[in-house]
Amino acid sequence: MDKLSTTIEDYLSLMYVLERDNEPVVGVHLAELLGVTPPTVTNTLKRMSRDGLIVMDKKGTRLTKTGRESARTVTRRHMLTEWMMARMLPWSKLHGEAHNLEHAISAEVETALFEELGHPQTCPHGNPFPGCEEAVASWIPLTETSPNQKVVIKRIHELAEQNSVLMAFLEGKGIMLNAQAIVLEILPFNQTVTLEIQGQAVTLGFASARYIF
Amino acid sequence: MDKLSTTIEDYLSLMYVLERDNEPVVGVHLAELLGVTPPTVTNTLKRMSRDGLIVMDKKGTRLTKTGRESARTVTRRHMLTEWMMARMLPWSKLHGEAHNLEHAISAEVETALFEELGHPQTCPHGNPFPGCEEAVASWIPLTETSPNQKVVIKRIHELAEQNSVLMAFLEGKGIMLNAQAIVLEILPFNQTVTLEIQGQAVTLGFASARYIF
DNA sequence: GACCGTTATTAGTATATGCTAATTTAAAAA
DNA sequence: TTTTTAAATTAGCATATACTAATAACGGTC
Repeated sequence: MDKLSTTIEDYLSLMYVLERDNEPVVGVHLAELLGVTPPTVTNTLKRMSRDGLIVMDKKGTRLTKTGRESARTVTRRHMLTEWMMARMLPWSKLHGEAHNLEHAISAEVETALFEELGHPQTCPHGNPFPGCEEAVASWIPLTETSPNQKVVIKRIHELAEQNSVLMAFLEGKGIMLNAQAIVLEILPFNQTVTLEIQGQAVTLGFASARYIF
Repeated sequence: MDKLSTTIEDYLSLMYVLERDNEPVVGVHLAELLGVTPPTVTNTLKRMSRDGLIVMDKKGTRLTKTGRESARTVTRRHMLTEWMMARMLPWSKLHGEAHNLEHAISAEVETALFEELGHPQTCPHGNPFPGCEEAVASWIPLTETSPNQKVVIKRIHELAEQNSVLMAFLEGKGIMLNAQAIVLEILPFNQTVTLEIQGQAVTLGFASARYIF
């Protein structure tokens, strides 16, 4: 089991999140999220398949046992890195920085960090460590709340974390972990949710709101 | 100025150390230290030359202004990463871990770390941050000390840091920063230096001793 | 000046990663 | 069923990084 490249680790951790959420693994989708072209994805998936990290058949593309194991490791390291930098950097930048560092974390540093940080169950954005999914299972997305409901922000989903512009926007508006808010209105026809947070009204599109729990 | 690859950053930081110590940049030497073959070095140096990071002429191979600037940055980040992990890992493993992480540190994290750590002048092994060379100028290598001299270990040179077996040996013997020792004997014909440290005699070959200040 | 040993370079090859352009396959709609 | 759209793949190409084997250059010595 050679060391995996950053490229492969990126594919793995993305596929891990998709599978965790029961989202199908669609090539074009991966291409968008990874910022490469579809042929590149085909190519890379072929190599991953050859290397026993994934299986591709009529039922779709899935991680193998080995692949999932590696993916969990990468995800764990990503989250630990985020925590490691949480004291130093603004919240909205953690993900991006951790994304670079995660690939360079050894098993030893991983263990040491996990201890040092007191065995966290989620990342600084509230996403669950692999194996801790139950800890977040009861949190519902903003799109499924009701008007006038008092809510506490508990989690910003990984797929939203990747969007640094959105994250900076959320941070600017005070939409951060454990912030309290009131749902003012939900307009399905308009695909928006409006919150009152820190005395201010903030309107979010469904595309963002569904990633905020 | 595209982001440099880890490979290039490795070449740069190694060449930076060599130049700082007025050592000539010799291809085979680089090859050994980087763990690649000489043709690979030739190849990579050509690319670096093409990209304006180094100049290669009859006078030898040197960093350009741009190259040196990048090299200093990598070196700084390496040292900061070592400090960042100094609380978590044994001293002898810092260099190796930092070597992976240094390439993934952004300017922002670099600045934050530097603040957080209180503007250190040396790395945890006593090597100077770029620009702080004077701070260590008065420390002399063990090979230049005299018998019966009382010494304090102040620095393990970068080229020794890379040797993880040696580092673990030194750590095991208590040869670490600020440790006190007495030089028992220096045998030039035998190329050894013997120290008394923590009540124990330890004999070091010149090859190692010249990297301990 | 010829020879030796070290160092550097060519030549040829391989792999991972990425691209564009073109094509195929599959799914959905008409 | 035919058409249209979306997704996946093939083909062809480029670059960085590495290797081995073979050759060239250089620096001293005899």
